[in-house]
Amino acid sequence: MKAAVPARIKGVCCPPSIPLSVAKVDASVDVLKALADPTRLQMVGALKRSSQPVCICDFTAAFDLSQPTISHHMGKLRDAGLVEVTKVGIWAYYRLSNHLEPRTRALLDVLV
Amino acid sequence: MKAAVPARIKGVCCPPSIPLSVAKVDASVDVLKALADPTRLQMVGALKRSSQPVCICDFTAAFDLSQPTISHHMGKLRDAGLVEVTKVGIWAYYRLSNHLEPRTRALLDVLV
DNA sequence: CAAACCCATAGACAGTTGTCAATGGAACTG
DNA sequence: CAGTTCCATTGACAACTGTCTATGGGTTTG
Repeated sequence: MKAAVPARIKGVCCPPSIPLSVAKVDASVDVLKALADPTRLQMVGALKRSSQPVCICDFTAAFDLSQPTISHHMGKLRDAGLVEVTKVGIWAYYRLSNHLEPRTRALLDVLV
Repeated sequence: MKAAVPARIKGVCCPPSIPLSVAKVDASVDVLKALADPTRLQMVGALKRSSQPVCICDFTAAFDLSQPTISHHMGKLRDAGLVEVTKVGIWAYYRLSNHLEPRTRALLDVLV
């Protein structure tokens, strides 16, 4: 049994009746944009599964992309607040942010 | 207490050690791309909260966008398999797909 | 200090995306 | 049948995105 479609009157289409919550949506969209790329989603998945911070050189080796492209993607994840970096000598170690909002963490639990 | 960064040997950076699961990631990315837009995320949220299918004319009225743009966004949600349409006379009623994968449904539960 | 190594930034460029105006098509109405 | 209404498609265009090469900066090593 399916919900019936509402009745409509022609020419009275339509009073604005859909509630919009712009701020919350915009925040979610920023995270979604950061994750909506195969490389970046793989990166986040690897970081989530890893018990230790991961050297970015491991990503450079794992993906068939140039080093600047890898750096670019990681920068997007940084800008979105999803990952944090620790520099040790010449190396840069990335991890999932320790300050993820619960909703974001729940999102990652579903995705990766 | 934080996990220490792994030891590194210079010049041995780095053997490919990150497991990649391309197919699953690509499927997720398609859904994420569809949701990573404020208008479309609002649309999905409205459909999820509505007990009845929603006439697309309601979206045209709710957003400050042209009718073709609204139709374009809804088309993207259709292509991603997130929504389904029922035509009644001159009207088009949209609803969340009845065939969402559990992961996708969980995603929407977190997001909207 | 000079060279080697890792990473980030800048610049360029093709491909994609969001938007609109214009058009077309299907269904209803007088 | 002719006009109206709603929706989808098309074409155009600016803005954004993913990728690369080239470069620069910081750290370690010889």
